[in-house]
Amino acid sequence: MAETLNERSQNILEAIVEDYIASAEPIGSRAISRKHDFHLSPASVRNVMADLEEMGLLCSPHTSAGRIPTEKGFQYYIDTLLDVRTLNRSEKENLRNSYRFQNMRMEDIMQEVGRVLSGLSQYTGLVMAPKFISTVFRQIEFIRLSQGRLLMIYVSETGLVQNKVIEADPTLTTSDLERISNYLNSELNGLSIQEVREKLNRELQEDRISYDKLKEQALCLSCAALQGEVEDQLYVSGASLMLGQPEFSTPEQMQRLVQAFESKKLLIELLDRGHSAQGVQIFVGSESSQIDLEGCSLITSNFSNQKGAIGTLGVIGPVRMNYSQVVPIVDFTAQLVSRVLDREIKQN
Amino acid sequence: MAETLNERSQNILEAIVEDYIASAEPIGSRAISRKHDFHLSPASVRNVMADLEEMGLLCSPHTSAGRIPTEKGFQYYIDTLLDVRTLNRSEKENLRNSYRFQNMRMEDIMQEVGRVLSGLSQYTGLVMAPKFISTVFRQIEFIRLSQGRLLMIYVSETGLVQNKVIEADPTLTTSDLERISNYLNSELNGLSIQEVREKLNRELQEDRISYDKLKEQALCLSCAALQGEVEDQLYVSGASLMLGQPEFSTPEQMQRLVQAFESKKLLIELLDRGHSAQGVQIFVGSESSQIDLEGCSLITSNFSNQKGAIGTLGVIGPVRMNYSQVVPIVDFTAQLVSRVLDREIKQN
DNA sequence: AATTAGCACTCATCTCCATTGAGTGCTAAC
DNA sequence: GTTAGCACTCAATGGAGATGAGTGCTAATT
Repeated sequence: MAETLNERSQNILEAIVEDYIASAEPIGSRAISRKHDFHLSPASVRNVMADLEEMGLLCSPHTSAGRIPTEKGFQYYIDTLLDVRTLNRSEKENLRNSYRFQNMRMEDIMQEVGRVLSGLSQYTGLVMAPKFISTVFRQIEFIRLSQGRLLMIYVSETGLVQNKVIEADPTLTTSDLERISNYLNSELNGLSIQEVREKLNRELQEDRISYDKLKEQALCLSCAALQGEVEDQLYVSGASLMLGQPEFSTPEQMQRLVQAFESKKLLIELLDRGHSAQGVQIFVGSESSQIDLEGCSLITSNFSNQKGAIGTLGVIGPVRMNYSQVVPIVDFTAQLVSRVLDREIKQN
Repeated sequence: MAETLNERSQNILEAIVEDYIASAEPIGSRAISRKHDFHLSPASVRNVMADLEEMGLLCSPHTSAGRIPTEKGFQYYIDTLLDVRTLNRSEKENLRNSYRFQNMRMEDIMQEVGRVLSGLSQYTGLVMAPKFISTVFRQIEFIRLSQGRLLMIYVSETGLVQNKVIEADPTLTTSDLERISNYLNSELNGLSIQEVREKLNRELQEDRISYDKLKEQALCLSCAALQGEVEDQLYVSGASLMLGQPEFSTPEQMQRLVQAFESKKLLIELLDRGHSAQGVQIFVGSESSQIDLEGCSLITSNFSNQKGAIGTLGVIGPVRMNYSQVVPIVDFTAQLVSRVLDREIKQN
């Protein structure tokens, strides 16, 4: 990416990338010369193309086909040629109206966001709900299942509900549980899970000596409940749209893709990569380094409410995806979701 | 299906169906004559085949290919030729050991069941969690989100957690909510949702006159919370395995299938069809009457705990699926899950 | 009367081969 | 520096012929 191209080369590269995005077919010198008014003959265009190929930005599937951009070519296009226009007022209004968030549970919101992202982009929408660890404590409840097994229900500030089965002292009575949850609810309210864990660890160490039975039981339970890893929730929408893309048209590639989408682990890993960054991020092709997702690019953005709860949403498509169209959609949607999450916060 | 076949025809039909299940390719008279010792020449087999074709049980893709069973042929095979052997002790033990249910939430259990079903059958596993309407009330909690919006959390006897956002009188205080949920928890405990709804309706009518403020508020809230439709939860596992089946090997069919699996509505509808029946049910091909699932068969069984909560699990595969292998797996898994659900019930 | 051997026929599949045409690289002229 | 001209490459298309698995029918066999 070190090289800088002269303007003509840039123009031609841009033209090739954009034509290729539109057609999914190799682009020939003749087509470039005619459709764009660079006032250059096919032969001149060919010379430039040869240079671009030399640099690894283009390649040709075989001698007598046109050129297609390499992943490096796409990367260059994204880094230096892509102008990410922001949506105008009416486009924002339209996008806002695409979403129906009224009286929805967090899960429904995530699903709806995925649905709309994939619908608008015509690629596959991905939404990862705010990570448990990044949420702010609102409320916890314990419900007895069988002897010695409790169902813990945790609700975050934004209304994200997580539950978990934990083992516990079978002698705890229902009213014990109630007192414990009341205690925890007043003690932990408003703390981030990170802070909750620190507090728990601190108190556990201090309280080796304490004889406050209630507090001890509460600590014990909340440790089991809040310390372990919690699986991230991922919503995948419009996987079938990817199968419509010509680059994935062979049965083998289709199966590979569906498999990749099915084992959500891979996708979560991928989304996690952009989890600390701000704004829209683009991962091109092999960068994803996952064989199963070869040929795919990912456009993501994080969303979060004022208190932290950080989730990620985005669109996965072929490397040849329409970045200039999708980037603003992902960007604005992330802002929209962030605002919706804030709306959920209890107004006291 | 009215016709009865003589034994020889039955034997040959059975042989063709089973060979076809194994090979996915048209079966010729020569192959039948050689591999099975009916002591019949290919010519005789051909005569029988012609009869079976006449009856609509077989068909040939073209003149010079062998025969393949029609859906009617499969139906006949299932109705009269298939012997559903039950698993022996060690097979049951193996199956039992395939499942890991320790300390799992209901959602995890459902997912695990789907995973194992698809893994063992090499087709796609489907699990529909117990329907909200069929569950037994255990506990309800209300958590304030923003002004006037509450998060209702409902837990059934088996530990199934459902939540829902409802609108409510914004003047309700947190302690009001606590009193209301305590009231409901003591009043409704152990009733099926069906019964809960009846009770609510009854009391709503009676209490036009009542001046018990708490009770009135409780009724009002629980109506909003428990009356509406609740979406069924469906878990689909191993969709990519279906794409490996030769009958779905063209890109168009793959896309169609993935689409069908994605819109879970269709599958839920399908599973609902067997929702009242007992034991294993088999739906063959076009019977499913859904264009999107053309060429698919479905093997399902319901599971339920002693108090009712009814869910459905099963396997969807090509019409040419291995019924004799999959039916006992589905059957025994349903029994297993039923027992696990009972285990969850609070032991008082 | 049921069974089967024999045979002509059908038709998907494969391979070979020629044709086509889009696109290239190179060279020489502008 | 640009471009016209030209030979060359190679995927894609389509037709011809060979192959072979499988059939239906008929006549001979048991």
